Amino acid sequence: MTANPRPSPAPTNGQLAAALEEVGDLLELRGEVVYKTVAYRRAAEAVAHSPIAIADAYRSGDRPRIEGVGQTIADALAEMSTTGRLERLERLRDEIPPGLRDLLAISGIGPKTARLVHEELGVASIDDLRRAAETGAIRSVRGLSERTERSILAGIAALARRTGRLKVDVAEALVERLIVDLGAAPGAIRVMAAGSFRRHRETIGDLDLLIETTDPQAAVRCLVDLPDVESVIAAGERRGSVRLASGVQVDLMTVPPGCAGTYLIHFTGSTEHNVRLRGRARDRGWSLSELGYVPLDAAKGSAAEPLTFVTEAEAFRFLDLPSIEPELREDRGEIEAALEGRLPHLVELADLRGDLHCHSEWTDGIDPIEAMAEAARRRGHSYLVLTDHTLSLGVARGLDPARFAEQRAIVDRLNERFVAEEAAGNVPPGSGPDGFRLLHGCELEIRGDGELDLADEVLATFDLVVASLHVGRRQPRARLTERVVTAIGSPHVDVIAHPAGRKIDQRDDLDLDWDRLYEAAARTGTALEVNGSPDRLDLSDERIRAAVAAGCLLAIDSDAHRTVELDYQRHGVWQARRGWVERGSVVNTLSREDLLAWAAGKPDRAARMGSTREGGR
DNA sequence: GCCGTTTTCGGCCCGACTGTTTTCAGTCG
Repeated sequence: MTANPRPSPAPTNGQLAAALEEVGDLLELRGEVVYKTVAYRRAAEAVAHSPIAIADAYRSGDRPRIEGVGQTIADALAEMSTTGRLERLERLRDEIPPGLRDLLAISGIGPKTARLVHEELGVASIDDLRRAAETGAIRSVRGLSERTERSILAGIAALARRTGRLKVDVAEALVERLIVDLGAAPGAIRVMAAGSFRRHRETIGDLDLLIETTDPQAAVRCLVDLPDVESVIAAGERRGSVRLASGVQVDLMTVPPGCAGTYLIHFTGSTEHNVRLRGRARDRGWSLSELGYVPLDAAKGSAAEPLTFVTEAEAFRFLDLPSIEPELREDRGEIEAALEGRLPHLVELADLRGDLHCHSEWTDGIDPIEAMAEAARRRGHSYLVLTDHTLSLGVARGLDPARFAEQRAIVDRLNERFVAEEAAGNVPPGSGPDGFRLLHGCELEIRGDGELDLADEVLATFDLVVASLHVGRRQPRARLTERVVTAIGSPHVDVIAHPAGRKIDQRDDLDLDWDRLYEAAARTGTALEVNGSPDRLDLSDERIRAAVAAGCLLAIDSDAHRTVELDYQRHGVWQARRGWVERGSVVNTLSREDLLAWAAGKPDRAARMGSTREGGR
């Protein structure tokens, strides 16, 4: 296109992390000491979740300090950032067939087995492995048998059926059902969710459940006998693992009565978080496992009774740590924060007083305006802002100013009714103490040409405006950023909805200059949205954390397109908690009166905030 | 490969389950 040679685009954090991940895998396949592969994977995790654009930092010559990245991996990051390549990775690829790496995804196949079949049978891909299993070649390898062949074929079949990770709402529904089903096992006291679901990650791989029970074997039997179990991966005395027909793997751990504390810690924290906790236990002379704490000096083999705890809080206290919320247990600074007494007091669903973003049948929603309002009222909200799309978003049948005026009349009539009913004490069950009002807003399109889709005098008629960008997503970074910053600068725009424009597992974040966006949002007091739709969860947890650190306000919204989706706010709260958010950063924790005053006062807001608001943490 | 006011070298988290070479290595979470 252009005549001038341009530097290659800087690799994203995701691309850098993928390369480190691949180096880790290939080193493992080569049989390197396990700590090297661990180091590369740990670095990959840190890079993937870093809030700064790492390649940009390296290109500009300053090497950011990243936890778990030492001299060797820092050099690798520098090389990739400037050249877009990594010589070490290319050498490894020459040495180890890339297809061999795919084998690691098969359940039951690890690096040793992959290398073994490669060396003995020349297997270099999943297809090769399938053929070797089908023709009975596997059993000719010392250490492998006909049974191994069957398990390999089952593993490959399961891999093909597997449809990626679960969205949070799907995982939640499944977990709720499993808790009921497994709770019916003889001896069951209670069933608890653990793992990445309990940490409320954006997507969920396997489901981990704990069952406190007097009869562990009955619990495992109950799991194996569930109606939609397709295959049993493991079924022991204390643990079971199955794959459901949907392809989802469910792991069940049994817990002796009264010992849940260390079990919950063990099966909730990320691997890295757990390693850190065990390191701390070790420093203090104890070995920590799910079973409890055992003194390090207890002779190996001697059956030292582990020290157990009923609750997680007690088990944390044994290490002189306060309770760390599940969403924080990722080894992203939470242990240091706990030690220094600066863990955040995370926002909760009950802190939210209303919802700033929803749609009706007037644009791309399903339900009538009144139904949306009534549903929010019954959820105890003090307010709901109706934010249908503006004209230029044709696919959503966006509204023109005349139609918005018609909506306003409907909103006003509904509110008159709410006022009258509240005065008469005639309110539906679930209503909140402050009554309910439907507020009128819009989801203002930030057009491809950079203009806002409604004139200032129309925007001034709304109670609150959320702005977002749906078209022209592929424009260059400078242009995209300019469009969003322009919207942020409008005296009428209160919230930027789904700022990254991503869709989970479908579409990456917009290529924005995030530091510039945070700065503009913080300076003008424009809130950034945490969109709770399970398809979006936008912003991501790491961007949320960076935004709050930069002094930004947030809005946690459902973006509901039908009444039941008002509950998506819950997922937004989970996401915000993963971003270390406290209630003081969230505008829809404000009362209705304060929210309206906040929205009306945008032009003065920056000045006010500068003088009264406390620092980002 | 990373890391350290107890270490610049020598550590690095821990247990269950499976299959097989039957005493333990490999895999997994």
